[in-house]
Amino acid sequence: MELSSKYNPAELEERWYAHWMAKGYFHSEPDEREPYTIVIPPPNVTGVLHMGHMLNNTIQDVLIRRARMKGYNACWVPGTDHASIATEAKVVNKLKSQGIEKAQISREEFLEHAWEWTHKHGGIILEQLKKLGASCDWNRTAFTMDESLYESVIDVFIDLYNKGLIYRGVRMVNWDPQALTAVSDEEVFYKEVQSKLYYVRYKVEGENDYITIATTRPETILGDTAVCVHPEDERFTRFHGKKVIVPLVNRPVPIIVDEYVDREFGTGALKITPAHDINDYNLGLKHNLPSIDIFNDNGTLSEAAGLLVGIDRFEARKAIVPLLEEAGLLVKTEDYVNKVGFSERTDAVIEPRISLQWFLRMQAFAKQALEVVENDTIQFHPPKFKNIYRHWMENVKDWCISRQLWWGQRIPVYYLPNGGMVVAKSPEAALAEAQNRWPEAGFTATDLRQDEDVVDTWFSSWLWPISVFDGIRHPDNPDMKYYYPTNDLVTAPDIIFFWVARMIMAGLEYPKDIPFKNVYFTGIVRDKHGRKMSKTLGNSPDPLDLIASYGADGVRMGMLLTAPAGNDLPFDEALCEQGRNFSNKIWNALRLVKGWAVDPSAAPTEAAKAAALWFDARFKQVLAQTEDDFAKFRLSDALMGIYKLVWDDFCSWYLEMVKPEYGKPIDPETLAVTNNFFRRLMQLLHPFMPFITEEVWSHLKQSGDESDIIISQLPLAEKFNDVVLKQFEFTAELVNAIRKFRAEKNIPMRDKLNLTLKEIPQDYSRIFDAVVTKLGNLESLSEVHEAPTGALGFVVRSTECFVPALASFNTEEERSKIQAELEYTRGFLKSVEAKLANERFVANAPAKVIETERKKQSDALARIAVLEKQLALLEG
RNA sequence: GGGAGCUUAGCUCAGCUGGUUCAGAGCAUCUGCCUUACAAGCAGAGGGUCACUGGUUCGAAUCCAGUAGCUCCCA
Repeated sequence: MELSSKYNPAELEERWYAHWMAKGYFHSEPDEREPYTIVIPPPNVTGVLHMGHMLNNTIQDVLIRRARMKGYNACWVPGTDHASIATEAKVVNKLKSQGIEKAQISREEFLEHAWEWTHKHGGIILEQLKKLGASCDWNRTAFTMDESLYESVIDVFIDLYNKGLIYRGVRMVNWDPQALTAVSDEEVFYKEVQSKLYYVRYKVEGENDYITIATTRPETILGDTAVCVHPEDERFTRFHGKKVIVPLVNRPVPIIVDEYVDREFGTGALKITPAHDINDYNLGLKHNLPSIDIFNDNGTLSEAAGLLVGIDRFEARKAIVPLLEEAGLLVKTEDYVNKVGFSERTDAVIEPRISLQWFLRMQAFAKQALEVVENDTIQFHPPKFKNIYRHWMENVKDWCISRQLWWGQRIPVYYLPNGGMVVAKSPEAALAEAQNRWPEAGFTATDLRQDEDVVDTWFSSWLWPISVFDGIRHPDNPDMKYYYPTNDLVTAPDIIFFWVARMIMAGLEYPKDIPFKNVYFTGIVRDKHGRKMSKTLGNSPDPLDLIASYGADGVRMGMLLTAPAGNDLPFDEALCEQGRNFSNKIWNALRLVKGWAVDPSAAPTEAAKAAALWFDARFKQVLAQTEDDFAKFRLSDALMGIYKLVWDDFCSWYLEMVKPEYGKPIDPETLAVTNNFFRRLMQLLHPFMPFITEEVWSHLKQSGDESDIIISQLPLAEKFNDVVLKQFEFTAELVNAIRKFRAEKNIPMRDKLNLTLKEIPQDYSRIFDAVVTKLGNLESLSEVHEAPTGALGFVVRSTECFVPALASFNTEEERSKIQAELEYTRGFLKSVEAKLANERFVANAPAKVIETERKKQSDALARIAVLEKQLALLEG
């Protein structure tokens, strides 16, 4: 078969993926083998693949493929989450574009639209993962809104409620007035904003005196319930215990004292609006102040404001200034830069707001979840994330789990006309319980009013490693018992708290066991300038375009080469190019090997025999190194090691050693050995580059061999011959020196050389003579004991190498080179001898270290002697 | 404001418990080569006071302290 000189991944990747699927290689069922399990961090069901997914899923695929090839029953569970805020926002926008307002339709109608949207866009991202080569068990694809997962969430809510861990409370929440929902602290990002500081004076009640405060939000004056000063601030001592009149609304409020106030900031006097600032809220609690919520849900001013009712908060800010001016209360305004919170989802300015929400107590969970990480029952890679995790766990706050949305698992709480509530799985169960608790009330189904809110998406994601195996509803089912706990979790560090930590909590609460043993934190993919890749910046390449240009293998390799765990990844297409080039290199090595004719009667050459001996040892050495890298989750290092093994050791050295002369056939034994090496290399590389390795494997198979590399068994690490490796080092140095000599003297490769060596080191084995002869293109290689006359020379370690003099030869150039080398070696010797002359060094350093210094000394002396002789020869 | 981490070649990063795997790798750069597997390549070469300043030590990229700059997390 004719193989193209360029590797073309596109068609072939498609074909192999279909083949693997048809063979069912990705599917797992419990059996007698040891399981190896990963659950995918579920992407947003209506999202599209971005570079972060590419990195994350490539790593998972590497781990799962490797496990499969190591004989584990490998199971990678894919799926998506319903991303309630993001999806609901998209559906709302879509409806809006059709002229439908969410407020106009019923919850049921809205959910129909949401499901329609989900079915239309859902799963696109999973299809994209297939292009990447992800070997997920697609039969197990899960979705957080699937019936079993939905029900698990409800069961857990009810259970935690019954355990007294879920409560309803009034809290300051981050209110998104656009999405009309509370969002978590983690979903708020702070930006510096150019704003103004308004200085407003408040009249002291019953006196002709004023206190001036400074605020960036004058509209919240309407909700003020106190003014606060520092107890030791002498400017305000005379006001202690008095009241001030809130401007415009003329409400008398107390002047309180608290050390919280920063005397240096503004005027030193602080207006307190407990309903609209978290710090004020805390002060309000401490000083028993009332809270006046002056905003409606949508950010307009409410009746409670008394003024500007129905006006948007930003309009109100503008409108209130002239009113203050008119009242003669605005002292001045200053430009000011402050940090303002924005909603990650809608980009609306977050309004801190008091609200009735559902909370989950975290204290007890956190204690346990911290412990299993502290004692390494769960290991973080890299371990530096333990610190971050600990800090969060030790300062954990209760989790606000309710969201004012429709798309998600609806909170199973039912309110009753008598002010009571019941928590139950269904309206029927709720009614039964209500009737049971208040038999005299005679409740009927129409008396029940279910809570309008849904739970936070993370409240379903935290169950993910359990619920995908239906382990909440049926803790003892065979899948759960077999696959749980999973092995490794691969995720980005920015969700360590709201996902990783909580999964650990859920695991310890329900199956009473950790959800995974290792957590591999990837870096964040950034662009060349270090910016996070984002749709709004438009700096993210389309992963599918990249795959089209470089092949999935090329892109996978490009991402992994530069992605040590936990390090951010400054993405550059050049990396994928490197991956593609590597594919091409492998492809051409295949072309070479496939192109050889075989002479059945031929025997291996000496060079080929030596090559096989060496490469076998070298392969095993790298194999062992790879094992070690994987044990430490050092995937980039493992890949780089294999890359060099394939490119440098196999292609540049081994194949050159065994390659027959042009047009000549190869002997059957060397071909078999080479094929075998090649196949083992492909196995080692397969987890990283699944497609090309499967393709190459198929070309190297004997006819009738039906095996596929994806399910082949990875070679086991075994002892390797390090003596041969050591011996070969000198061989390689010698070959390099010959090449350099040729380059410097302009001796073309095709001219054969007669080389003689003097003082061959002990760790050189003559079995490699044939290799040196072949790669150096020598006519002869011999050993002498006296330097020949009229020869050119060079030095490798302490071995002198001679080649009969040629016409073109520059004595002067040669002399200065040797001179420079000599000076360097003398300087080196001096530093070594200085060390050895130091009594304290000799007295304190371990014997082994002194030994190596002595060795350095004698090596240097020998080398100096050789160089001096060379110089003398040139002179002579 | 509180906490964590980082600073090694032009770029991205390795360098575990201080000493021949201690100054490394890949990419990029430069110089020769269209040598029939591969120019998406081959063969060579150059390139770093290991952020700065002190300290500990016979010996520091490595340990300690301080300084500067950067990043992230929490408020």
